[in-house]
Amino acid sequence: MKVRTRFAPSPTGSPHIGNIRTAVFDYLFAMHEGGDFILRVEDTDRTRYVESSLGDMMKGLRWMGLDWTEGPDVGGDYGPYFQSERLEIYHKYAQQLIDEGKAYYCFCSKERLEEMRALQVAAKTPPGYDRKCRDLIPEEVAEKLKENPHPVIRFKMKREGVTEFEDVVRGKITFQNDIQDDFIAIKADGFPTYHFASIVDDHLMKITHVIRGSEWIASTPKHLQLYEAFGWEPPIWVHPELILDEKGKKLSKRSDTVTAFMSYIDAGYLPEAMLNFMATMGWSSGEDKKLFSKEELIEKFTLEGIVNHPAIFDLPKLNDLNGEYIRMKTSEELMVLIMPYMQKAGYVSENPSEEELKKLLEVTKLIHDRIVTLSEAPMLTEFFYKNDLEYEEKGLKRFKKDFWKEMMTHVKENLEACDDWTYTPLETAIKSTLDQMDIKVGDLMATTRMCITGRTWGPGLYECMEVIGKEECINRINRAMELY
RNA sequence: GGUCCAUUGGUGCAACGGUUAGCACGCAAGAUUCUCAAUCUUGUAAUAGGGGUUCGAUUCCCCUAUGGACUACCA
Repeated sequence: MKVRTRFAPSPTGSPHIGNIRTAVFDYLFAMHEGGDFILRVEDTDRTRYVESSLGDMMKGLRWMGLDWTEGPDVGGDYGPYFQSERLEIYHKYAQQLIDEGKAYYCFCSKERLEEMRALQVAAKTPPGYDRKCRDLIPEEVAEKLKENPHPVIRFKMKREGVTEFEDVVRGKITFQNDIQDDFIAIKADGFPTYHFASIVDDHLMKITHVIRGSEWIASTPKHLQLYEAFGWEPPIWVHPELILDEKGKKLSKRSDTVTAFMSYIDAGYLPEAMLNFMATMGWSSGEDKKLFSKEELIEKFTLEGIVNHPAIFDLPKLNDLNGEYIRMKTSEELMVLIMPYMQKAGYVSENPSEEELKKLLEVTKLIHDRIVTLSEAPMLTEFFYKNDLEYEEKGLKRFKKDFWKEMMTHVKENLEACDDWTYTPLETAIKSTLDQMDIKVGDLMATTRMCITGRTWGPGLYECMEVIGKEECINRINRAMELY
């Protein structure tokens, strides 16, 4: 049987890391098995619907290379792939359950349910529906239907015994049936709940492996009993643990920057780094290996490698990986990647000239092995583009030494005499100051660096000067001497 | 409160009854350099606690502790 996995987000907010990690597993497993990866939109909660959600989700998945083989905007044989367009299907199956006595109409008001729950919580008994409507006789149902033509439909869960299943990640899991709730399958607004819709769809879409977050473990008995009621073969269950924030809490859609997937795209993380990072959180190939390409992940991914405990999101590690992947690029490639950020900062025009591109490439080479995220590019290269430098506070002490102006006067003269503005002549010119004055190399270089870049750190000074050019370098020395 | 699950350095993973408990990130030091990075070298630090089972437990079982998820007409 062909393996088919699905990723089924609900468009209720911007995608977060935990969501996407599940999608990574779904995707890698399906591809490893030569199967299908389906994207299905679980838009059954109209009150929480967020417009931008789905677009972001699809953009994020594609950005990372998780292309679905079936789903919105690619189609497939098992559509529609929006649950909101499958209402008739759910109603048909719900009716079947009603007819067979496996589900029932529930006319209880929300007020009554809330009151009941409050009482249960106060009494410290397990909260749950009291099954008031479970055994209404047909006449009563008909009567109530007149008053309330749109009752919810509840599924009759078993009252005795246990429901158990084999989870690939953690083995056999057993639940007592007597504490299971008669959950709602169809809501008053006619939309199905997750429990109902996902089971109907997973069956109809021939999903073989359900890979979803561990928060679903507790409701798996509901799903299993639904399969049984329909006489369908349940899928293989795979519940990877959640990804937690630095404090060890579940990543939620509303919490801060750590969780928002789109922010990593904006910040300039590379998709290959992100994929590598996400795949190796909660999964291991068993090797002591750090870098995995998408192809390698597909080749090596197995369900058995999924770990059974939660992982804490570790940003320094992502940063390290991103740096690694950036260093694996050629400078030409990196230049293209940082271009949008440089354009946004106003350092490069929208349609860059030959000249601009040439300079950008040189600049890119100089920052190549120190840039961590693409969005850092403008900050790292600012002094190549802005002539009116802001001097770094920490380096101002260089302008306080009594000999610094004398020293820089020599440097300036030496540079003015330098005709060949390239590395070695520049080095010779600057260092010849050491013969003219009794000073330390450190002072010489650091002060010159401050004059020319405004900073105490950065790429090699001579390389920087080559890019900045003779005239501007000398201007900058003059400016510093006027200001301080 | 109840149910289910988990627990190897600060973090992510290895070791699936027998290793001096390994790798990576981080951190620290050194080398290198004009500085910061990058790179190379070295170092740092863990089997939550207590009972069993066993010739032998990180690994199997039980208890405790801690952590997490779920407990909606949300997914």
